[in-house]
Order: sequence, then C-alpha cells, then structure tokens
Amino acid sequence: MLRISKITDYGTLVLVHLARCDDGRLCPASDVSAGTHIALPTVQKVLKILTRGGLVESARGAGGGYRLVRAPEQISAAEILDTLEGPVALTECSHTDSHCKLEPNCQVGGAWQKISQAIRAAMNDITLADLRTPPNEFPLRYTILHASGHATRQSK
Amino acid sequence: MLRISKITDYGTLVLVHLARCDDGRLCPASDVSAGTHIALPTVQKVLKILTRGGLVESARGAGGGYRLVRAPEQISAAEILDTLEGPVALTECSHTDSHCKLEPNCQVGGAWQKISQAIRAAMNDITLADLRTPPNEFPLRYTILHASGHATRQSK
DNA sequence: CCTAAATAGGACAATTTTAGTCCAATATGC
DNA sequence: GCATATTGGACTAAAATTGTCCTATTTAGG
Repeated sequence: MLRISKITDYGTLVLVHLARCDDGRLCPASDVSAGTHIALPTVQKVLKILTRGGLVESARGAGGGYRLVRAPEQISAAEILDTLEGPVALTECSHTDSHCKLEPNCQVGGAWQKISQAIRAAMNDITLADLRTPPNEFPLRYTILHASGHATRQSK
Repeated sequence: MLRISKITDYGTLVLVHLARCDDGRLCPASDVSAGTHIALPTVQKVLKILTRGGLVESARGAGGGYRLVRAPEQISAAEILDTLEGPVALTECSHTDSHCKLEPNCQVGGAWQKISQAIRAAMNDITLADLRTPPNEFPLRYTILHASGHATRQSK
C-alpha cells in the first residue's frame, strides 16, 4: 500500500549520490548514472525534476552538472516526495468534489487529513542525511508497509 | 503524493456507513449503495474485498448482507489500508532485487523502512471511529499531503 | 419445491497512469 | 568552432486502475 513511484525511488538514490560525491563540485548526469547504475536517460529525467523542484541546482555547458542546493541534513523526506511525486491529494474529493457533492454527510475527509498530517510529520523528521544511513542500522530486509500481525502475501 | 486508490476511498465510506447503520443487523449491499451514493456494482466489489480481508462478515441468501466484525474503535486505519490497497511495498527493491543487485551500496532501503514505520505508527493510532468524526473538527478543506511552505499547484 | 433475495468469484474492456527513451534547442568552456 | 551538458518536451509501450457484468451458490419464506 501507499507505494511510491519508481521515479521517486530513483530520485532518492540520485540525491544520496549527490550528497556523497558533493564537495561543492558539480556532478554531471553521466557520473550519477555510473554511480547509481540507473540508465542515463532516466537519471537525466530525474535530475530535471529535482532541479525544477529546487532541490538541486544545475550548470549547463562543458564542465557543468548538478549539485545539492542545501546540506543533506536540511533536505527533508517530505520535500523529496513533494518534488518527485508531486502534490497529489491523498483522497479524490480533495481536488474534485465529484461524489462528495452527492454525499454531504461524508465524514471521512477530515480523518484522511489527520492521517496525512501524521504521515507528513513523520517525513519532516527524516532528512536526506538519514537516508544515506548504512543499511546495517536497519536489520529488516523488506520495506513492506505492512503491520506485523497480518498475513503478508506478496503482490503478484 | 502517496495517493490512495479510489477503491480505498470508497471502502472507507462503506465502512463508515456500516459503522453507522450497524446495530448488529445485516446490511445488504443495496442499502450501502443507497446510503453512500456509490454505484451498486462498485459497492459490491468493495464489500467483497472487505469480506475477504476479514473486516466485515457476510451472510448469503435472502435477508443476508454485511456487518462489521468488530467495533469501529477496534478497526485501525492501517488495517483498512492493508485490506484495500494490499500489502504493496513502499519501494520497489522490497520485492524485486532488480537494480539493488547492481548497487550493493544502496543505502536508502533502510530509511524507507524508517519512514514506513513512522507512517504505520500514525495509522495504527487512527480507528474507524475516528474516521466518522464530523468534518467540522478539521477546518481545512483540502486533504493534500503537502507541506505548508511550498507552492501548491493542483495536478492537472 | 420454487422463487426471490443476496453474496461469491472472476472475467472483461476502457481508461488512466507510469516508465523509459529520444530528439532538438540552448548554454558553456577551451 | 567543437565537444560537453543541461532544458524542455514528445512519444510509445507497458502496467495498473476502474467500473461493470455474468454465472454460480446460498438462504428465507410461502
């Protein structure tokens, strides 16, 4: 549930790479591709999005490349997701009032908001610096967003 | 970002309806459809999923219908999402090791886990009883999962 | 036993979203 | 001028989502 798109997944890898090889130097997309093993066209796409989103800055032409605009400690997971996934609403009725017009008694919307805020609060506390934490610190292998008590069946 | 599917959205409306008209009585799908203004075939689909997921119980035949298996206070948002969205991983490398095999230095996986746990913790604290809370309690109109500081541009 | 009321299970097509690549334009350094 | 890079957007193929429908099964009641 609540899965993120591949672009977002790639984006974090790219950001982590920039955070590592960043001494204030510019890092061309080809470098990022080599470092992350993500295909170059995809890296280019991701970097464009990150640049437009204001998380990295770019320099064109020979010797150009990309660089983080801020220290990794000052880039939150919330920002990263906002930039890469876009400001998509959690529920449908947030931007179209479609069936909620038919159901004025819909008392659910407010609660989704509650959930949203809780999620956002959690993501504001995590920074890009945390994202490059060695995996050893997190023993579990799967990132499945699933309660421990339920039967965990892989999709597909 | 992190949007939920329509099925999940419908599902919560259906569950809230069941929570309301539930005196231990069985509620046929047609009733739920009428009460929520969601098309009957869709309601049927949702109820089937909820039944298989163990959140509601059903009785077939004339006089049959659906009923919550537990009190609304004892059904968490996490369970609801698990049932309706399915146990989908937050990141791709959680169930296929595709590009993570190419990148043993991928130090991101652990952090997604951290985020996942934070999100899950937030959703464990919210129950179906909270979901039917009157909207007045939550003044904001939009459920956009988006930080306050950024430019909020509607998708599409 | 027969009929009407219901759920169970799954098939299905249409729509939408996502993924990944590629191309033409622009900018920069040497 | 030329090689190096980013910029912006177009584009197609694949995948997921949506919503509906059909058939089988079950149950209550006369």
